[in-house]
Amino acid sequence: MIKKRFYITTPIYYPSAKLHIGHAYCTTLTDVFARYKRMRGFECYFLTGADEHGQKIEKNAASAGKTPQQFVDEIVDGFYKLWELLDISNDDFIRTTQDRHVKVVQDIFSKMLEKGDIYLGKYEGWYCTPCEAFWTDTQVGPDHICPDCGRPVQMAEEEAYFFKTGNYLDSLLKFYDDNPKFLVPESRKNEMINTFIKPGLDDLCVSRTSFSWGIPIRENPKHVIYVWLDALTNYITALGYDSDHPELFKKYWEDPECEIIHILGADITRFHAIYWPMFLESLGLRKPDREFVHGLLMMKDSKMSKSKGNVVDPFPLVERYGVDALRYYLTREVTFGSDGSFSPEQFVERINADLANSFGNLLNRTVSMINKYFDGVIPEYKGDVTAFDGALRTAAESTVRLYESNLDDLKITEAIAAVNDLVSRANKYIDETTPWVLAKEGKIEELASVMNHLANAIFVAAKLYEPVLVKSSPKAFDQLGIDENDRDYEKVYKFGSIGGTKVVKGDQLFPRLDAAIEVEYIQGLMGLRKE
RNA sequence: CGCGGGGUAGAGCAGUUGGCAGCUCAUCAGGCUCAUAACCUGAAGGUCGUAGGUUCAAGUCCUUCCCCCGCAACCA
Repeated sequence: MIKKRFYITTPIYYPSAKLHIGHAYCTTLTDVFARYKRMRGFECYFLTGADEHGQKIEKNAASAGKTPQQFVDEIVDGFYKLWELLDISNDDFIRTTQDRHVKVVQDIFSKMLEKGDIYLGKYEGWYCTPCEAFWTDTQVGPDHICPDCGRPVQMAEEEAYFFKTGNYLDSLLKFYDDNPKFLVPESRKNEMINTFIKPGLDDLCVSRTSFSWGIPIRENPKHVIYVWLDALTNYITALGYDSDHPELFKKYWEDPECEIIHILGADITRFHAIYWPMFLESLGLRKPDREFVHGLLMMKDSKMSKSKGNVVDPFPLVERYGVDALRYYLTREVTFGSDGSFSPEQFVERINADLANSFGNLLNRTVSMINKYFDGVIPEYKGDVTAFDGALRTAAESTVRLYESNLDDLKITEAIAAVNDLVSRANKYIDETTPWVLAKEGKIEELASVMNHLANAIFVAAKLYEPVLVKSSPKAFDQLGIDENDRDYEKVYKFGSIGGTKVVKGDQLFPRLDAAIEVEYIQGLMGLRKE
């Protein structure tokens, strides 16, 4: 089941406005998974990017007095900054305006046209003349009003190319049957079938003539390629499909030993789960192994939305609380796969309870005791000495197994929760063994064993946390005095391997936050500050 | 009858194949002093939205109704 290599992607985000915490959510989850795989010794190629064409960008650029390219350049610059800030470990970043993408998409279109999978037809919709935009039934509402300018719209039609979904529908359904784990959670598959396929799947409109900011169709240059044929294909163009440099494509897409995983949000499931496999089949290419649909992160009262403006900007959050706090919150708070909601209270509570009180404090008190009782040198492992040692050791060992089995199945939230349990267990162990009593009674061997077991438990926890706590886990290793070359993952299997190093008391990993002050601060960021 | 997801302790949520209702935070009481007002123990607090049904046994399966929320051809 476990393959040798992994290719994992986020969706490419649309740079019509700045990114918000929802984008950060998706990318962070993907990053955690990629880092986990690499930590386990697998090759893992991680792609993210930007989907830069379309009418909305053309319009937003115009109203900003810029060319579309200038406009997206500036916004995408913000993408780079955010991913750098969040320590995202992507191997590549694709932009749909890059030559390597544009040319290949044109080729793909030509292939499909030639093959008969794409035909020229007519697109019908509600048209707003002043806005030069087509809208759907729901967008115009019962009053047939342009959602953008509020003026009435008319039914209109324009020439457009369509992708013939009928050619691949049976094959898609068979693919679903043959690959029950393709779409996770499974409820999404039923949604696809019930909502879109059963009522009759329409052909997909893949071109527009009403705007020009897009990839022109060679065979008919007044058309530009419309959205999904342009956007979805990024997953293969980034690897060099159909180019002079197909090495990565061969290695990650064509090799059956590579597992291909797309992470995406619930709102774009349809495109990834229905049209993308069809496109690939049309091109004679292999389909992804898994598509994982994560839930949407809602604001406390309503869906977070660029248009409603109630978004949380991740930048100030990271500035104030650190990368790890935000990464941790995003991976831990919302069960991967179901919707969640962001609230300042939950954010502060999560950081305080799990990171400050439990993990950070555990490290801090342990380092203090090793300093106090053993002049800072972690005693060597001597097996289980006190009556409680065995329980802590087995807890650590089973945590590793639980963590791995959950993460291998993309259950990131559960995996992290398992590590939290180990941390709690270690805190409890201190109360059970009462090291200060052992010290007073001169039971040095027992005291030494307790310190060693604590250091080892902390090492295991910090190592397992590392894909999430990219800055703090190394700091924890520093405080335990573990050399940079001595932090390999294999050590989590050998409880007792830590010992003999000199601890270095450092800053608190996560200072406890004052809830009242911080909640107010975050509410301010959200524009929710009470008057 | 458009589709889908929800309604479980004061708040936020878990609850795989039906088998004594759990977790985190908050509250109360106690313990401890290595530590970040932390940590550990214990208690209180739920007729699992409603009304029926199947069953020895239902949060879990079936049906009725009520309420909330998403989606419905570019918001992750």
